Amino acid sequence: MIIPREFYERDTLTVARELLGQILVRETDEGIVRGSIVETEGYLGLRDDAAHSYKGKSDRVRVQYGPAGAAYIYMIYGMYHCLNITTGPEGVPEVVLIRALEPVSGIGLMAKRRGTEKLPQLCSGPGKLCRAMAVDKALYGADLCSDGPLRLEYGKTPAETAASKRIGIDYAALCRDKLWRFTIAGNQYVSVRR
DNA sequence: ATGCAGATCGTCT
DNA sequence: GACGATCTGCATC
Repeated sequence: MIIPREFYERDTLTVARELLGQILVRETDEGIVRGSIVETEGYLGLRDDAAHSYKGKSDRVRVQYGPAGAAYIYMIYGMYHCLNITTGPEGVPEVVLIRALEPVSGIGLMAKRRGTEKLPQLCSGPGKLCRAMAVDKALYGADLCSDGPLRLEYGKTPAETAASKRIGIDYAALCRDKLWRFTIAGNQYVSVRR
């Protein structure tokens, strides 16, 4: 069952936490792959100096100003992509970064795309999971609430979740210590354990 | 287990 | 012109 847009129209940190356990589905000519979300981070736009939209509108972040439940995808370090989901009301540029998945199905295809058979390494990082799921800028702005090539379905509610500091944003003097990263407690597929 | 260099290019100053 | 919401391989402890 596809998660409706109203789910994403709420407070960004609530959405970030409640995305844990939900299922990301990617369908291409090669087949269908699924992963359960085990790690997310909230990026709170104008009130978050780590957010791409901290300084307002630009071409890169334009989809963040549209409706919730859309894919905000960007390229990082010239070779990886990162997948985010837009949240909140229209006009509020906030997102949730998907940082890690637990592979659920289509594992053979993920392994082929990633060039490794090692299950814990297939989707344990934002760049890795985009590669495993063939997510790139062609999906920029895609609606995750409809029955398309990239969508989100209800999964299983995790027993216990945890909040921690976000990864790789030490440059953000104001918000680097905020506990805006969420994980499924004890899960083996998160990107960084602490 | 920890650390560092290199890859590689879109975005912003 | 500089740098990044990353990942990998290789070196060292």
